[in-house]
Amino acid sequence: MSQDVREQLQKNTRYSPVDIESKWMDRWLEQDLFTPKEDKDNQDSYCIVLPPPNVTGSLHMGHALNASFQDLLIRLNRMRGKDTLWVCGTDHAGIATQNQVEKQIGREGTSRHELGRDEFEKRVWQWRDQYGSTIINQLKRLGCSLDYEGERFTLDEDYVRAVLRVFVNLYEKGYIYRDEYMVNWCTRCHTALSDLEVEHREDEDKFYYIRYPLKGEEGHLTIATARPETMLGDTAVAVNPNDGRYSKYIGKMVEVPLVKREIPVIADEYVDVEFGTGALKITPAHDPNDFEIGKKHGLQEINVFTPDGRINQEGGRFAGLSLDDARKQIVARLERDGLLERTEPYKHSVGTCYRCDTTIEPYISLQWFMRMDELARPAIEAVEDGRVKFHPERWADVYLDWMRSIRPWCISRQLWWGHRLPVWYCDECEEVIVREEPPTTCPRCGSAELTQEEDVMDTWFSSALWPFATLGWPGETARLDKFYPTDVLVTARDIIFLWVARMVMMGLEFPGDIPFSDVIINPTIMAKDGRRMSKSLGTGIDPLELVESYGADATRFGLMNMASTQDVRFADERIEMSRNFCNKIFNAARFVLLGVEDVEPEPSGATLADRWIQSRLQATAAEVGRQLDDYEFAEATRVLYRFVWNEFCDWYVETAKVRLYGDDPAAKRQVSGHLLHLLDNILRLLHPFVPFLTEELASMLPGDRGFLIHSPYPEGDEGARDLDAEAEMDRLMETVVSVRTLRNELRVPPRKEAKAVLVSEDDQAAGTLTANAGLLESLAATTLVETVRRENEATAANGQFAVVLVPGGKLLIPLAELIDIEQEKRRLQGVIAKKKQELSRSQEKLGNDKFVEKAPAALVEKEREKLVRNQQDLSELEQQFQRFFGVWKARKA
RNA sequence: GGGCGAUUAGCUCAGCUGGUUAGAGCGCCGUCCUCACAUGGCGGAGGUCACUGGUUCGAGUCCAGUAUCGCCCA
Repeated sequence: MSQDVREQLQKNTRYSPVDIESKWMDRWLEQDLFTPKEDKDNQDSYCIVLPPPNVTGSLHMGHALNASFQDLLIRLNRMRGKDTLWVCGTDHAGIATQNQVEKQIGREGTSRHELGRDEFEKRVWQWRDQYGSTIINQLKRLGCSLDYEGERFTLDEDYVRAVLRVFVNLYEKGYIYRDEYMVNWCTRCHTALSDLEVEHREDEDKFYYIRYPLKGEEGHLTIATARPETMLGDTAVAVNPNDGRYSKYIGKMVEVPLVKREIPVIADEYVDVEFGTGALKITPAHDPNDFEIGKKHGLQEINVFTPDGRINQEGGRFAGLSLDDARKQIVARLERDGLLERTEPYKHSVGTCYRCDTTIEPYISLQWFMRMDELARPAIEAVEDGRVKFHPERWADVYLDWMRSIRPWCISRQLWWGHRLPVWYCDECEEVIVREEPPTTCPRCGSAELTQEEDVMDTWFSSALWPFATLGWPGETARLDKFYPTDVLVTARDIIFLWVARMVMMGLEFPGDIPFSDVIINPTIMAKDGRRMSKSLGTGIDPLELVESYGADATRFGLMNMASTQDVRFADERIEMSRNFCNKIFNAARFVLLGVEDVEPEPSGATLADRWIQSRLQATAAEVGRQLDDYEFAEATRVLYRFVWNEFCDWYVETAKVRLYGDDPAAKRQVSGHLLHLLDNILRLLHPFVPFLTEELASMLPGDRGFLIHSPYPEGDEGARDLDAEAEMDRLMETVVSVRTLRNELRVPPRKEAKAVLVSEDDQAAGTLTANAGLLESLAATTLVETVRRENEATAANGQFAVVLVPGGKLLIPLAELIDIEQEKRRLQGVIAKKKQELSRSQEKLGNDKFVEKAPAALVEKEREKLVRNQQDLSELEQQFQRFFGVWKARKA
């Protein structure tokens, strides 16, 4: 460590992340440490593809947690010696990006239609060059060790080639086809959407009861509808054939009010007798169920809407009105004509566009679809037979349920931003040509008059190829060879269908293997109110603000620490706790780095405390390894927190001070070796969680050991544990705590030295204490002046003293001049009451014959030992009480 | 309508295959500016484990039902 660094370290008592974080990210990038070496010697590879964030996006809490998990796994595996690749990149996000740029040019007073398709596309590319790396740069601030050099984009030239290859191939196999069908239509984005891109929202609405007059006779049928404006396109009224109320009307005609169209009354089992009036208006062009019924009965499909959500010419006098206005006017007119029987409140779910929240209309149009069931079959098997595993497991059911009832996927979008369909139509003979390379002439008629399809593909179509297209597929690249299949995918639950399922299908269909073996579904971070964070409610929290005020390390550690279940309520106390933890680590490192002798970081010649902490280090490393292998990240943070704070800092460092500040040079060198060895291991264990802080501190360790990033991860060895040392140290710590408690309760000033006499019953335990009397002295300010055997107790116990039971005996602490007698009385009474409770619990258990008979023998034996011990303790305490206060009267309990 | 999850200290949450006195962080009380750290040390108080039944020698943990909240699908 240079003199400067030493001075800095001496001066700063608090860890300040700001400069350190950017410094290290710069160095890591300069040294190109995140790019895999791709050497042939290391066949052990590890790969994660970042689920490509939306290029318009910025980092939110979900990303931050998701990225923290991935970086943890990546850094862990890199330290475990694997050649590691974390693929970086963004998704072109058709609708979102187009909307963004449309807004921008709107502010300039123009529109995409004015600019034209080519010009508009140019503008989008400009936009993406300017803003497209926002989220990637934000990931840098979090400390993510992505392969930034190899950043990919779903519209990269190579990527486009992969998308076209897949499209053409699936078309040739007959999976992709064109059809006129009912789709979800966004009237604002002017495009079709897949079922998954429609969100549902509960809406308070009205149910309208409307009279449809019978044709050629008196009377009417009353139908109920939530959408009166669609009546303009009604082509039938349906009733259930088993519904006696309506059987006489089947086959007759009724008149649609306002448009005066005559339509038949038909019978169909689909109609629910209980619902509404039992008579259902059928609008095949504007309702998916009606569409099916219409097909079945050969009904006409009358489209009455325009693509932008207005009434078209079919709507007669209502033409040109927005759907909302049309509804108002239609209802008003029905009311005027006496055809509106009544209305009632009605709650139903309304589909909305996931990108712009506009109400989705079911709309018939000519679109490209993809048949999914055959592709789904092997993808279902891959999960069923465990080649692809979900964590937590239950998400596999969600995946399987959806896959088993999968429906054709509408993959065409009426957008200008995206992968344009590689489809050409011959203007002469109407031949459909699907090719990777643009054709020049029609293969059927030879005409050169070809028109390319206007539509682009659903963005999710291209992102389904992400795990292999980013590695170079369809080329046969070294990366693909080495890193495919990838290892894990870490993603959010709402992306299981959109991504995970489709990636598995495409992976199996194209490179011919699963895209990843493990899918980790990361928790959803909820707002403090327990609901999803929402921009509109203002309950969202910006992770970068957390990074600013607490540091990236604390943010990561805190998020992972709270992420123990699948729904996590955000708690900033956790981030604060993590910041404090980082500060603790920093200060523990200061203590070591500034205090030790310059020695090799090796454990040698061990005292009890040394043996204990080395054993705990092994146990901790083993436990952390196990938890990480199980993807139990939150638990791993807890294990490390406890070890570093509650074992290393609270105990080991305190015991080390005696030797470090003492005047035995050999002891000082020895403890220095231990401290350096421990610090080194602690930093390596923590590095995947808190990369910046640990890299900074590791750089100050003596010797040149290179970047922590490539240091080996400590693998604990349970077999190397020293259980005797652990047991012995436990007893010692228990003794220290007991003495501290006593001193505290008797209000002995912290630094007031006390003396103690040990009355021993158990030679081993007593030996531990006498051998480590120095620790009792430094940790509890209490000097052990004498040790006597129990039978000689009387000689030692003259005068007034407090007694505290410790493992292996009791300590007599003559504190007469300091003791508040009443205080001691209350204290003893408390201790006695507690002991009695414990005793009766044991008695009760052992008094139960069935317990003794059926419980495991070891457990019963343990309970017996406890009983005996508690009996002894109690009599000890009662004697003490008697001696001190004369008569023991508290027998009423 | 179907499914999933949650309910443990004042708050936010741990508690794996049922078995010591149910834990942590924050907050609270007391105390200490002891030469790594007051973003700290030491000690302490605080819980009918949502409710009702059941299985078991033994249930926070397993089963059934109820309630409340949240999420997903239709």
